Amino acid sequence: MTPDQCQQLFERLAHANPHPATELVWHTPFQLLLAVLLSAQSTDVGVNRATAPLFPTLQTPQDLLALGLAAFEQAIRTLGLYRAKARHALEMAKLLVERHEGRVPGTRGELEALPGVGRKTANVVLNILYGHPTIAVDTHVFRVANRTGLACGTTPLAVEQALLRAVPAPFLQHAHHWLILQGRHVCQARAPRCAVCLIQDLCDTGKIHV
DNA sequence: ATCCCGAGGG
DNA sequence: CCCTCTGGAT
Repeated sequence: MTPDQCQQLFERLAHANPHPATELVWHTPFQLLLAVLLSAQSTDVGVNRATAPLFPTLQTPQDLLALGLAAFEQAIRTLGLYRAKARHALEMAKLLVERHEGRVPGTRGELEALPGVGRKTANVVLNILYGHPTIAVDTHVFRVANRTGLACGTTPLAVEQALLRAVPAPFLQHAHHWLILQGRHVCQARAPRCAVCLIQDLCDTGKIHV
């Protein structure tokens, strides 16, 4: 995809949705971090359903430690990978209290040192809580970038680096959310809705297929 | 049978 | 590089 096509792609997505935001429901920084940790191999709808009854009384890592591992594991058991997530979440909360005064740190190194937090989760937190121009590459962003030809790569890190080079600076801050929403609602994995896609004429796959 | 806002360990 | 963890939706 040419730089001009890339520019057009984001102009259209930005025009259609000027203020894209996560569809995860959260109120405190810790809740965002926790919700992103829970989102692995799960839909955000499922995460919101699991966290809704919990979050009114679960606003800080101290609250999670007070709730305890067994109760938290039961509360999130409808999510994929729930046992590993519950264990990571409690270890993460403990570490936040011990090393970060119960607050969510704002550097990649500190975030990725937390149990259950890898590059993708750190990128989301840095973007949403701290306004960094990071692009978290999840399954949706990976698929949309490769399908359209916007940024191709065989690993999430390769796609992330290609995106950081391809996306024009004015769009970097929100590129992650525009691409993820496009992937979730239009450029779906099984049956992409090319007929209603705003960027089909710019897309390598859309030009050929359907 | 495949996919969902992945991470840790071997 | 690979494997495992995991249930719900489609």
